[in-house]
Amino acid sequence: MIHSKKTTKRDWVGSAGSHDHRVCIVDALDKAAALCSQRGARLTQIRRRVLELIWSNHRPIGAYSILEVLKKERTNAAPPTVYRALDFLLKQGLVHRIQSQNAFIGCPNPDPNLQHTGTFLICTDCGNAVELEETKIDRLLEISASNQGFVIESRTIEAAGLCTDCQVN
Amino acid sequence: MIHSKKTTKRDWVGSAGSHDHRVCIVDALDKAAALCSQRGARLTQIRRRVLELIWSNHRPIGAYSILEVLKKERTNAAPPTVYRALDFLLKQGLVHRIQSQNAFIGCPNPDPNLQHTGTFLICTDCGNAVELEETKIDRLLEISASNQGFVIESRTIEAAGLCTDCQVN
DNA sequence: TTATTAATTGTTATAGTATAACATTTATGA
DNA sequence: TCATAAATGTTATACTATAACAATTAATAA
Ligand SMILES: [Zn+2]
Ligand SMILES: [Zn+2]
Ligand SMILES: [Zn+2]
Ligand SMILES: [Zn+2]
Repeated sequence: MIHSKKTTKRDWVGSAGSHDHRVCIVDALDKAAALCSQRGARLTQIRRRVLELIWSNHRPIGAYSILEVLKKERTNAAPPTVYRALDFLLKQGLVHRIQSQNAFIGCPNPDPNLQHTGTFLICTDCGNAVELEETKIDRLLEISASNQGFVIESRTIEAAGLCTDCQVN
Repeated sequence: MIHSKKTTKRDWVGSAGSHDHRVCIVDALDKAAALCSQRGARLTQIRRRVLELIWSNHRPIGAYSILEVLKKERTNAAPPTVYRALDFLLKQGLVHRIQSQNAFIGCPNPDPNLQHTGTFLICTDCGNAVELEETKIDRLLEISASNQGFVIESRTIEAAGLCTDCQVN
């Protein structure tokens, strides 16, 4: 089963309330296939499967957690198997790296052209991470940087705290 | 010798031009001593030395690089020696962790009361990292978060790119 | 001072994250 | 089909971080 119907505290509930996560997964895989095809990049079986595993839920997942599952399906799976797939997915902008956790999360809105860097709200209780569209913060950071003569190439913005659901208790 | 006089490309040059880094070190150690004393926290020899090593320059330094030096001075030095010192220094807000590098850097302006989280510009060429005072970005991030009902407890903001000096070439 | 307790450091082992290097297989296009 | 490039297999190892328990040192009370 892809998704349990029973909603526990550790399941993800978006700002618009509970959701059918199967849609998230299908959506992400469809977008990935389209983007890769358009770019002439090969979304191989391994890469696709790794992306799917990353999209198991909305919590960042570590490389070795992915490997654990992958091993059950491919006797050959080893660390490089996963890290190579991750490198590909990162380069294609299909997943983001969560630096504060050495973990990876799917990008819900991969850029057709560039690979953007995301801004994340990460709940310390349920573990879910939400990616924000934060052009304002990006621009402000860019300005602060240019005041120092610094030219930004990529950024990591990760906020840890409590999501709506987890504040209740 | 603490600091070479010859300024190479890999030396740090602040926005106000080249500087005497010995002042940075003395300053940092003095502030640390004052803060710890004020808090009743013990800045032991090891902790002080680790802080000093972190302040060797303005580049984030890894725990095992610190260990390498420390070992020459204390036969006993082992990973926990360094990580415990780092834990202390982090808790006292005297150093920051650079998540994107699994490395540590001294805080030039430790908060007397709280331990703040820094905003960093990190040069991909020379490796130097500058900490910004970015209340505006923090506030903007806070607003974006609260729009989602999210309450931030800590943040990681790290921008990678080229500093003024390193753009020239 | 001395005994008691708490904090720090020593020591060994191991967990967790990531990449190097080279061999083999699979896909692609001439 | 053959040559080439891309992807995957395979083994080993480097790098980062913590667990667990012992020994030592510092702080505090008796
Ligand atoms: Zn979902
Ligand atoms: Zn939560
Ligand atoms: Zn300096
Ligand atoms: Zn630079």
